[in-house]
Amino acid sequence: MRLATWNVNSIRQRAGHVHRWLARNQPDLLFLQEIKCETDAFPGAGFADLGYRAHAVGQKAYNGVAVLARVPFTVREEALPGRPEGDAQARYVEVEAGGLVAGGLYLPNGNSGGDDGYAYKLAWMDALAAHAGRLLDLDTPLALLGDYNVCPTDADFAPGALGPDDALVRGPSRARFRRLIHAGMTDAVRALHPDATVYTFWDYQGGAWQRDLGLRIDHALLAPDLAERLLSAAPDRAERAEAQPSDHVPVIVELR
DNA sequence: ATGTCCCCTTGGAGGGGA
Repeated sequence: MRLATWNVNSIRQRAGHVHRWLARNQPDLLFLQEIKCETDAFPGAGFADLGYRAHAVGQKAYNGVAVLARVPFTVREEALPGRPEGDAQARYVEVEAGGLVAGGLYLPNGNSGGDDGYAYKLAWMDALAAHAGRLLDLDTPLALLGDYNVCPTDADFAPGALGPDDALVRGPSRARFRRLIHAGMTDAVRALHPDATVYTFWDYQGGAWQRDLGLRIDHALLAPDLAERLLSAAPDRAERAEAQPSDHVPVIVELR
């Protein structure tokens, strides 16, 4: 079983990249973030020739998530359970496929909107931890993949790439990420590469890619029974060197 | 280096988000 996540920074700009990447890597499930289009505008039919079926949860202009699958799946959630009715931001999709429950998430960045913007991020993380906790209590074979917008430790960003007050590294953000780990989820990439320098994002600005000023903010978290099946987990760093790339690269996880 | 890319509104540049 091969799972992947990729913040594509607009699917309409990156559909060709995704198609080529799917053909080459053939994950069973690929979660996408920041599709930046409404649900009906997602070009899902464009991946059918490779055997992939799509399900998108979009909104106008911002955010938006989707899943592409070459295995049969059913949609469990189109929003993160526990969020208020009025929250229209498209940030979560959850499916059942291949004997596991897999959620694709686009966690709020938290650097815009002042105190309210950061509070929104923390509230969203609280809801995520609660949801994961409920599923783990049921021994659900759960995988949560996506753009977490959190560097879990100081080893997860290049020195100088972020300020100490950035919402991606602030204490409360990290505490909530750790809550997922303490609940029993395994950070797949870090579990297999405990000492490596691993990044999944390089800003478009300031020559961040050329200077390797990256961040590790795209993660795959696995429930215990899935963690025991872990074979490999790593970002596809080469994708950042392609023409007109996303600022994020895909992260791939392979399970026995 | 206020450095880039993508979205929107809108009929030409500017604002917001990342």
